[in-house]
Amino acid sequence: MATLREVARLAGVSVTTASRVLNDTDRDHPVSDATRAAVTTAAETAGYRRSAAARALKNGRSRLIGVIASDVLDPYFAEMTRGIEVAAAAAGYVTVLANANRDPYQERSRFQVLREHGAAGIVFCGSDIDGAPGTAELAREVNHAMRDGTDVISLAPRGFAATEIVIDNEASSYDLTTHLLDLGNRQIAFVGGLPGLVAAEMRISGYRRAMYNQDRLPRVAGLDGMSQISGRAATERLLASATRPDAIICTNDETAIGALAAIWQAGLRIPEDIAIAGIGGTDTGRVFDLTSIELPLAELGRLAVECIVTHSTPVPPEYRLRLGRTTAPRNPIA
Amino acid sequence: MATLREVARLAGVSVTTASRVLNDTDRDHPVSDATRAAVTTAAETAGYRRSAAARALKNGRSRLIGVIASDVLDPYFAEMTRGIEVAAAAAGYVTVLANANRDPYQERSRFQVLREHGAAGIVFCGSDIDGAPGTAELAREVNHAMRDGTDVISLAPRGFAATEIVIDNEASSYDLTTHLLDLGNRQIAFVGGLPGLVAAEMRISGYRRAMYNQDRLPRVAGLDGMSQISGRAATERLLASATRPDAIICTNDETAIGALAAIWQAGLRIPEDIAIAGIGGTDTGRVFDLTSIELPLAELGRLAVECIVTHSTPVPPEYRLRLGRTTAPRNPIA
DNA sequence: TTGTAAGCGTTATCAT
DNA sequence: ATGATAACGCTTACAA
Repeated sequence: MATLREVARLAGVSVTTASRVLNDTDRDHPVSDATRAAVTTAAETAGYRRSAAARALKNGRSRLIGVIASDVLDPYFAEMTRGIEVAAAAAGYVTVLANANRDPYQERSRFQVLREHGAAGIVFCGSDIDGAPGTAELAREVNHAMRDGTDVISLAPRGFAATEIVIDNEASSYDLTTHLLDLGNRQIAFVGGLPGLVAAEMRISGYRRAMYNQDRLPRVAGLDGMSQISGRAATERLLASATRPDAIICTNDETAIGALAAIWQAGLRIPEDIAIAGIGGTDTGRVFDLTSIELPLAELGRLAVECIVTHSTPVPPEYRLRLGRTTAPRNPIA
Repeated sequence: MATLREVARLAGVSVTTASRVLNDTDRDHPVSDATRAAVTTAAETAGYRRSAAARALKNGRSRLIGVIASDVLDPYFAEMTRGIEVAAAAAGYVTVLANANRDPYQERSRFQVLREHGAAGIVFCGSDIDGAPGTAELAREVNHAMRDGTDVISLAPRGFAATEIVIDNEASSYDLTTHLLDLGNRQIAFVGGLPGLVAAEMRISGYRRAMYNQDRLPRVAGLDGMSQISGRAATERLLASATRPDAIICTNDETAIGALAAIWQAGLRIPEDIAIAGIGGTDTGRVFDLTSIELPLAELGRLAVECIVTHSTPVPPEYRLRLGRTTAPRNPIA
């Protein structure tokens, strides 16, 4: 791989001049057109590619943006990741992906590696589990990194002191529940979550508040996952229970898709027999015309990158309610 | 951030010794226990993190593995990516994600950046579109990289000379079609694809071969995408047509999910009125009990990493037919 | 068993 | 407008 020195020799100039022509930052340094052309040509014919390693070493920082996601397979995080990747690429950065399974120890080890690579910023996608072992160590590591000038962003509520760009989970769930109540649903169950998972618990809180508000009894089921399969299992259990709910609010679109699968296989009609709503607003939800709280996932990713690149403090965007065909006004049977 | 020199000073040894203790490669160099302990402690207290940039510069290679995916949001590629990420992390590598939208120019620019970072290997997830502009330039870039010792792996059929770890698309589709015919389906349509997309066209070929084999007329529809939404749209059109097929084979699980959505919303029964099958074997398909060709996606990712790390030439794993509840034996109406 | 020193490719400082 | 040179933090022959 051709180096700057080789290009310089080929163009008959010093490495300094070659660097000035080929560099992003020093582009405006006065260089004669002839020299500039010579260097450009030389770089072209030599097949020159600058060394990111050398630049990173020299600058003390790389143009890497780390993403630590709870689950890369979950479209919720995948859409965030994609938003980050696209924005990062546009800004000349590169996205490093790390999967952490909501385990603070894994998060920390991935975080450390990202730090070793001199990442310009590190973005957490996914909230933490209250009291999970390793949380304190992770927090310390994050603090060190931030002292070193690494931007740490979180796109979900976290216990450590990162810059948070977070949607109001409680309020969004409250709004969604209230909407379903206003449609005439009486027995609304909430499905999905993970014990201690902060974002999920905030959604449950919002649901509870809305239910109590209209004197209805909350019913939470299936606190055993955020995936399609756990949503399906929980819904199957609900359908088999003595009193079937007339609506289910799911902790995210994934569990909602699982709920749809369960209901269809049980031969029930949606929304006549049972209404379904999710939280997330992912593409898959859209295909099934799922009523959902639409969160600007890709936009959150874009904002995180903006925050890292320009050191700004962005305002989190709003969510909105998307009305699909999995809910409809219900005539209360007197 | 503490450097090796600082650690060495703190431990009262030379940088060489410090390096030897903290290094992966030179771990077995003879160092006295006392010295070793001193260095370890010093590194600990100084909060030492080695610089990946310096190592990469010195070694001429980084421990980065690049992934160029057609669409990170498609679970098909997301599962591959996750397989790569997990295997890479286990081997002490880090995964760089790049989204390329099946555009050779984007693929090339991402590839170049990956090369600038001295990636140990670059993995392509997704096949190419026959004759797409930019293909030749990409191929040249790939050749350069391979000459430089960068491992280039492709997990889908591609026009350039990378190491391919690819499932037999034609055969898998042939097998699936034959299975549906054997179940008694007569009018089997094929849905999904993109004009020129090699992997998709191979699947269509397999379908055609199986159909002709049993004297049935092939019917291909919806060559306008590989996504859920395009699968839904194509299926809606099929349902509205004069002769409704009794089974649909989809180019991938995503379009199959879209087909399910369309059929459910049309109020038809699956598999009684119409049977559905996909190709891919992703998690979402599993939730819907979709009959599908199960491809070892994560395993392909793992193999790619193995190939890069150990320079082996792995054997591509086999696919298998997964029987779900979206197909069933059909009693031919005489 | 430990240390010295060169050099990886780039950029920044300071001349010219 | 251009160039010489010294770092950046690490690895590794080569010495001791």
